[in-house]
Amino acid sequence: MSDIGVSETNFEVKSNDAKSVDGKANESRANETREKILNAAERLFMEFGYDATSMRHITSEAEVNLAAVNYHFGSKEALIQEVFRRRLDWLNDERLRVLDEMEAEVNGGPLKPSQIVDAMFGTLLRMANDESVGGSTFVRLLGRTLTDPSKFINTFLAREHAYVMDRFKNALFKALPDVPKSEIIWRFHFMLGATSYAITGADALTGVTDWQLSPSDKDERPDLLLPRLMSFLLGGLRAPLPQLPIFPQSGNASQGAHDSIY
Amino acid sequence: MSDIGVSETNFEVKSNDAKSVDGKANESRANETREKILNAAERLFMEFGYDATSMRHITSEAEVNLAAVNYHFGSKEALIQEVFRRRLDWLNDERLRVLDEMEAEVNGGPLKPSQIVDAMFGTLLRMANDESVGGSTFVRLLGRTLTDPSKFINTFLAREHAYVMDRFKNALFKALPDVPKSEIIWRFHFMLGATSYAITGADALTGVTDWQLSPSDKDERPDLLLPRLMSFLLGGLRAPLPQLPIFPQSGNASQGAHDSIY
DNA sequence: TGACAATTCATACGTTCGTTTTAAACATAT
DNA sequence: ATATGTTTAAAACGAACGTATGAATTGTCA
Repeated sequence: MSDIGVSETNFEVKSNDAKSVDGKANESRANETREKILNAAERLFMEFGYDATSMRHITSEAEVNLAAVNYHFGSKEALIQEVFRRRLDWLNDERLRVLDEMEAEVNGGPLKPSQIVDAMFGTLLRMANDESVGGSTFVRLLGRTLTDPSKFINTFLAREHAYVMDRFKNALFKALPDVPKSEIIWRFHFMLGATSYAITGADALTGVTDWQLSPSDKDERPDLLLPRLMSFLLGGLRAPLPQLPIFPQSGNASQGAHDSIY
Repeated sequence: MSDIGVSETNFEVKSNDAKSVDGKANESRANETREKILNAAERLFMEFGYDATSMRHITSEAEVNLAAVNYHFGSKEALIQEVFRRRLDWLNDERLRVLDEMEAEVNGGPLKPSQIVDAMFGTLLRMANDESVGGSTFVRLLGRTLTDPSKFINTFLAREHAYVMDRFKNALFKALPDVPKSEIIWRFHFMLGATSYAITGADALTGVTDWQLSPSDKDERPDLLLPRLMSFLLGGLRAPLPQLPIFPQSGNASQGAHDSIY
């Protein structure tokens, strides 16, 4: 609306690190408020989604002032990024730690597919049992967000996952040298979907399948979910390769010779 | 806010079937507007999600007046329900038609798991290739919406799917008599997740796995997706049963003797 | 052709949203 | 004590939202 694009505001300067300019005054009180906001936002985003959760709802749940979010995080958009960042850093570090440990044991040789799948998805499900790093609340939020249509959330999650995904894909390439890489990537996607749906679907899609499970199966037992999911994922990953239709304009990679795993 | 719960508005009377009160005046023009709105809403909901898509965005895309949505559908909530209903009716009818046909052929005997999986998920993917019933737009929208946090969407989808899910679950029970029902239901969930993620993830989560597929694999070829997905789903469905930890308060079904499928 | 209902149109209503502002209290370190 | 950073309170901002209204327009049938 105004004259030129270069505005005169000194925005965004104070919000990100307002407390570290001089010393560490009031650090504990500030971090306490920050965490109350993050925890409330995490829980509400999980239950209602990003758009449907208002700032007033968050600050009311966290029992802090409405202006506190913009003071500590700068914007609602920056808040949700921080909600994910503090948990994803732990999760992906843990995934890489487990993978590194496994790879060190085999001295450059290939890992077993079951090891890789467990490091990737088992770590995620075990995180859901560890309340000190967010517990099931964050894991369910993450599973839901993987299919979120919002642009800025997608690009943020993609950036956060990039390195981890690359490492695990390459581990699978080495573990299954006879399987075409494109097939592995597809099955990696399928595994991601089955897992994220298993986590969130347990409450969201209860109605779709009506469950009709025995009560003992229904309650929150992620320790029962993990072995079930692992069997399914490994069965899918090691399934016989599909018979793909002949490719008309195949001028690219030698797509013809897809050797069966079995 | 006002006196008593019984309001004085004569709401909701005209919107649903305004054109059938007297005769069939302007029927073609009205249906044309209705379909323009439904198509625009379907596309925008797919791309941006329900909350992030405004009425003004929809009516602008459909090139109709802003008030047309409330005139023809009554509310935004009723609009999205109609968006799903017109496609889901076709999809689930088709699923049941295929299943009925298969069951008629085996005369009360069990179906092969691959037949059931194909009737359920193959029908969905084949729908994505049929532009006359929504094509890939609706299928991707549906995949995304299965994990939507919104309450009224969940209950609506659950109601729309209830009968179909029940039929397919029972078909799987009969096809795999030695597998505990709870295990089948879990794996049905896993298959749902892998499928819906495979459909929507192809564009949403491109960044997460970086793909790095050959360009020939990347373009829109759901006919290539189907055999890949079917192999994965069947591999997961028929995987060896997991070794579940001993159940402390096991007073329910004989959970111990889980015979392997193989 | 004129009456009439169905549809379209421009416009406005009331609400809620994220964000900003101002002022005053509060805590902590130098 | 002073300076610095944090929190609260209350209020308001402009923008965008879903929805409602009444007049204009359109198509159909008496």
